[in-house]
Amino acid sequence: MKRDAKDFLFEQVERIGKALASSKRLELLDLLSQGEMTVEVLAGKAAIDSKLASAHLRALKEARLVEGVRKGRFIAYRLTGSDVSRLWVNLRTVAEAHLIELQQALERIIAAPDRLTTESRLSLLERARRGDVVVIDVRPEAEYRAGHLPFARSMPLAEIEQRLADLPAGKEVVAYCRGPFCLMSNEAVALLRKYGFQAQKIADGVAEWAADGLPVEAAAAP
Amino acid sequence: MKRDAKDFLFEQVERIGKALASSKRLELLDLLSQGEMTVEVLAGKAAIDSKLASAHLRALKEARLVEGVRKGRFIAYRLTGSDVSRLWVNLRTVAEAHLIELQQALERIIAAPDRLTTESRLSLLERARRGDVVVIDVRPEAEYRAGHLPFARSMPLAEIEQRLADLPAGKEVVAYCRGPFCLMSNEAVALLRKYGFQAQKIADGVAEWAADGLPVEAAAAP
DNA sequence: CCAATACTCTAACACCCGTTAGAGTGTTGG
DNA sequence: CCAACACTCTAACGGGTGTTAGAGTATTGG
Repeated sequence: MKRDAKDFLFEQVERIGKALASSKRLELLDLLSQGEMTVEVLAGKAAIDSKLASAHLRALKEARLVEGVRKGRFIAYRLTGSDVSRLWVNLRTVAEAHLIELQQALERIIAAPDRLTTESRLSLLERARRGDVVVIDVRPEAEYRAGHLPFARSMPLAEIEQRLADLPAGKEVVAYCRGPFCLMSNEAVALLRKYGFQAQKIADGVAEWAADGLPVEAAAAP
Repeated sequence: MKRDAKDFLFEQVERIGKALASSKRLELLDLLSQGEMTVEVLAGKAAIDSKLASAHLRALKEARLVEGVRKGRFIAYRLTGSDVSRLWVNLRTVAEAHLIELQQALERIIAAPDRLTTESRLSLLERARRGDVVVIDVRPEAEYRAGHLPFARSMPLAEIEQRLADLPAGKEVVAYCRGPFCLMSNEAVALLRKYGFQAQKIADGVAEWAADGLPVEAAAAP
């Protein structure tokens, strides 16, 4: 019997599985789905020590899910391909579908139903194209530049209050951020409503959008 | 900051990731993609102790990837949804794409190039529909009954030599089994060639076929 | 060339996981 | 009701993993 060969094959896939078996590494993958980042930035956004981030990134690197390139004094990490981002979305989707605890938490924390549009992606895209709705990307601007939804304009959460005048009054606003686990679009919607805008969010981020085969735009490299 | 909430979400997905972090559990998922099976059968096919299989199945059950139903003295396990099978295919595909060791092993062990058809799935489907090619499913018959490719006939590896007469002489034969990590179709092709047939294999199994959105047929329940 | 910066590497600890043995539970056939 | 069977549960051991601290390495600005 060819047991050894078979075992070897499954052990190789296990390497990828092991890389996905830590919540911190999953968060790093989620962040890296937004574009490449340095260790320091990743550690800051994931609220962990940069030493720990480094260790986890090494694990991801050994599983060939990420790669690092030196940029001066910094090392910028990025996913080794869009299939990695798709795998993360796939994994998260299965978790959402099967784990009741996760469904409940998502409903409670993230997707207060009156804030989440029920509109299909395609119809939103069409309305955005016609200008019937303003789609804003509330992530930090660097992530917007690395890739964003079509017809979306960048309006980082931290700057919204200073830039309210940029938004056409009376027009519907739809906010998005990093994806279903990101809370920035929630805060953005709350802020905009406080100032009288008709605001909603979509749960999708760029990774979910792209995993569905929909177009994503990127600004030229800096 | 809502760190706690965010951590909770990623920790939930981590449960699924952890379930995928063991080669034995991955093999069980691969087997269960072929249809439901009892602990004993799974243990036999994965070449492990049934106690160990039971323990791993419990881990998969806690991650909601499988569920067990008692059938008399036996307990039959099955995947909790077709999305689980798709996740396994997705994970394996990413591993194949990024791990050179795996690519090399696959080329060496499994897909001796002269045996693997390079034909597209759709054109094979069309030729099978017209009867230009005979597609045989060389897995155990129970797995064929649980789901098989359209126009395929069941011809378990163990019975091929007794049933050679069933195959129309001179017609091209294409064999498939459980998927890229399964060796049965290789043996089938070797056997058929020994008896003078023009035989090839496809690497896909039912799970890969279905993950691509192609149709799968199932026999009625026994 | 030196100091500062950004990150990695090594070592060490506690904790978790895979595996196995042995006892326990639910089901069936006689 | 009992014996046989299929499987699960519990306990225990060794090895692996997450985390942190401290030393080491590459790069840059002065």
